[in-house]
Amino acid sequence: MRWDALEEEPCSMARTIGVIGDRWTLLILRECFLRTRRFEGFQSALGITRHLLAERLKKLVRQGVLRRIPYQDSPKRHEYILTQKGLDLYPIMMAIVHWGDTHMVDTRGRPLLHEHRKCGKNFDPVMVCSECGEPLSAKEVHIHPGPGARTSPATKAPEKPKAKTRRSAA
Amino acid sequence: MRWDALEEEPCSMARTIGVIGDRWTLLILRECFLRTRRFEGFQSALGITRHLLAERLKKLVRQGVLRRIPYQDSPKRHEYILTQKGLDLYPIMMAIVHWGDTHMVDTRGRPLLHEHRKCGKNFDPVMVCSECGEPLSAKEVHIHPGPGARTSPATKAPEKPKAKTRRSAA
DNA sequence: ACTTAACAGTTCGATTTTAGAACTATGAGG
DNA sequence: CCTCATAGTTCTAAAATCGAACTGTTAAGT
Repeated sequence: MRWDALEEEPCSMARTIGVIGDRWTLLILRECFLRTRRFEGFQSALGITRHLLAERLKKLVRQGVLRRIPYQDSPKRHEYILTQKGLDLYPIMMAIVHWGDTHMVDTRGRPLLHEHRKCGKNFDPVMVCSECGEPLSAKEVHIHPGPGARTSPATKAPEKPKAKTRRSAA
Repeated sequence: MRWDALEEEPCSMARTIGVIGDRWTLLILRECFLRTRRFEGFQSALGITRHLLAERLKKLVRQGVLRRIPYQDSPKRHEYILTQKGLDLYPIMMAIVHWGDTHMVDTRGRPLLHEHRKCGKNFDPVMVCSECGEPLSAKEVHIHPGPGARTSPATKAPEKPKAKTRRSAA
C-alpha cells in the first residue's frame, strides 16, 4: 500500500492518516501549534534532516494544512502558518497530548500544563457528544455505513481474498 | 532520531507519537476499535505485510496498549484485545476520524456515521474543557511548563545550537 | 496414511525511506 | 572580500518496508 492510496480509501481515518500519519509530520505540527513558523525553527527544534523537513512542509502545503507566505523580499523568505484546516487539527493534538499525560508521564509529572483562558483553570480535554454533551467512550458508540461507504454492503471487505501461499501454487 | 528516543522526550506528544505515531500502528488500532482481534483478521483487512504486522502487534503489547490472550489450546492461538490504556486512545481515534469527515470527504459524504447509544443520535465528537465545559480552540489555551518539564526554564531548547555547515568547519 | 486447509507467525532478497552530512543560492554587514 | 543567516537541494549510507515464500501445529477430508 502506498501513502497516496490511503487518501482514496473510504475511511476518514485512513485519509487523515495519509495526511498526518507519520512521526515527523506530527512533530512538525506540534511545533506549528507552539508558534514555530520558519524552516530553521522547525529544523533546530526537531533535529529533523533538512531534506525531510523540506519534503514534509511541501506536502503539508499541498494538502492545505499549512500556507507558505512571504515575510520578506530580498532574499525571498517564507514562513509556514496553519490554515483553518490545519488549526482544525487541534483536537487531535490535544487528544494525543492528553493520552501521553495520562499514560506516559514519568515520576516528575506532566511536562506541560494547559490553561483555558476563558475560565482561567488548568484543564484536560474531554471529548463529548455534539448532540447531548455527554462524554464519549468506545462502547457507547454504534457505527453505521454513511453515504460515502464503499459500494458493497458490509462495513469492510477483504479486497484480497486470494491467500495462496505454502508449497508453491504450481 | 530513533523511535525509542521519542519516548524519553519531556513532551507528552512526542512520547505518544513514539507509541502510535506511524501509519500501520494507527490502522491496526482502527481495526481494534472495529472489533478485529486476530492476526489473520488484521492482515486481510489492512493488506499489511505479515512481518510488519507481527512486529507492530508485539510493540503494542509491550507498551501495554494491547493484551495477547489465548482463545484456544492445540494449536495455541492468541488474540489481541485493547487494554484500558488502549481503549483510552478512543478520543484520538475519534478526533482523527472527525477531521477526515470534515476535510477529506468526497462528494458522496462520510463513509461512516457514529450513533451515540445514550441519546440515539448521530453525532460529532467535540472537545471541551474539563473545568468549564466550553469547546476548546488553540487560541484560548495558554501553555505553562509543568513539573515534568525539562530543567531549562524555556518551553523548549534547541539542544543542537552548533549549525556549522558550509565550506568545511576546518 | 496422506493431503489440504486454517492460523500465526518467521525468513529473506529487493525496493523505498530516512539519516547525516555537505553543497548551493541570495542578500546583509563588516 | 569574507563571514553570517536563511532556506533550501544533493548525495551516499543505513534502516525500514514490501512481497513472497517458508515453518509449525492441528483439524478435517478421502
